[in-house]
Amino acid sequence: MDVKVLSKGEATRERLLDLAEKAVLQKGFGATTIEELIAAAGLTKSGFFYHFRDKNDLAQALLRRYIQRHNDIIDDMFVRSAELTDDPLQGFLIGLKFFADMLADLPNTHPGCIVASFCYQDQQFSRDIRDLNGDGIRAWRAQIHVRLEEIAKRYPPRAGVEIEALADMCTAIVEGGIILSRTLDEKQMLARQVMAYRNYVKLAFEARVEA
Amino acid sequence: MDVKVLSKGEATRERLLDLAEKAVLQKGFGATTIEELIAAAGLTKSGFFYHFRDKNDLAQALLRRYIQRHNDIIDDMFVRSAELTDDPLQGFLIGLKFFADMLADLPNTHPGCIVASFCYQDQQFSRDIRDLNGDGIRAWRAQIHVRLEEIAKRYPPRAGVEIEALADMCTAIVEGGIILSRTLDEKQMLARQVMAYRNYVKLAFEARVEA
DNA sequence: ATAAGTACTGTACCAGCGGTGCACTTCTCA
DNA sequence: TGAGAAGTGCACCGCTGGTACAGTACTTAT
Repeated sequence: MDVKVLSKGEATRERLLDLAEKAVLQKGFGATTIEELIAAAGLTKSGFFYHFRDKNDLAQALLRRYIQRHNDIIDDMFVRSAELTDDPLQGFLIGLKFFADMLADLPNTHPGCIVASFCYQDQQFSRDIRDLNGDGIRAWRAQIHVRLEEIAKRYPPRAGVEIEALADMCTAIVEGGIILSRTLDEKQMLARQVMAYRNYVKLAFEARVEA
Repeated sequence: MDVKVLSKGEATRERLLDLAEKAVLQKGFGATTIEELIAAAGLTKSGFFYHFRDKNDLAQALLRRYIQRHNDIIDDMFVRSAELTDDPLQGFLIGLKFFADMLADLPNTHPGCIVASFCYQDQQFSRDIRDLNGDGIRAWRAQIHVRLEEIAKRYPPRAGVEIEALADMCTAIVEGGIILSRTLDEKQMLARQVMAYRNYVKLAFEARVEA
């Protein structure tokens, strides 16, 4: 883990983003006030506008940071699993298990996904933020799609299985799982859904190897 | 179809709810202003507060109506499919196909789910609205779970398949599929995800019947 | 025809919010 | 020690949600 040394300004900016992320995931962007953020961060309104041009600028920074972090997490997961096996199917299944374990180890229910949150509030954002949101999902989807293609080269998928849809399903399961886990307040829901998806991948590619 | 005759007041109320639903799904509840609703509905602020005690009351009405409507849609889907076959597995698969077809026939991308939208903004609502949201998801999940149990009685599920998780997966796929379809602006995404889920159900219960 | 609701309108008002502008100060680090 | 980074303080604007309440037009049962 590289612990970046932050300048004072960067630290304040990060603190504001942390507070904003938490608030946005709980109340939505529109209901999150600059007033409450600066009160919690302990600075003045002028201080806030020193760091962000306006609220839209905050949204953009929030989204960029979130997407970047998550790409890194997924990368890391698959890099680690690739170190354990050369088989693309096994590697993918191990990566999903790592992912599920990580989700299961969270102290509380998953805090939520900024991309999903913004998706349901996109008309209050500028065009570039909506594009950024799409790019985030597309990057995620591409990481999975490329791996499923590798798997499909070696193991012919069973009838009815479409690789593209299977790749998108992973993202859908995570986003949907977060919503279920939050709405029902069931902490283990998300990890279980990821494991259910993992089982589908197994069934989709393993010819008839029954344990 | 029972076309209810609405009194003038009820009609206005419905008009406000229609406008609010559309706006909330696009901008979020917090960013939806009463001002814009009354402007579009062609009445005054006093008129709005005649129908709804406050904004929270509007949220509650919105949610109740949405959940009610969707329960009816799912019911209808499975009732129609049950008329075509006695086999619970075939019935469920036909129901899912109906559902996917219905989604594919929508003129635009799916407008979004109020429950999911509220889930990402729940801290601005009162306790009872959050509970209502959970009840909505639970009702949906229960409708599917009971059917999967029926299926599992007749067809033993394959190794690794958990009935509860499979039931929740249906909801997760739909909620996640809506997010993908909106974020990527891909109209056919949601229906494809439902069909992918349907395929998983097939694989999960059909022993080794390969077409 | 009339009376009792129902479904509003009009007006006045308040606090909180996002946002702007600008002069000023303090802190940090090379 | 000096320059730029990281703020503070204050004054101000328009919009929004929300409250309060008096008045009015439309509808419908008797």
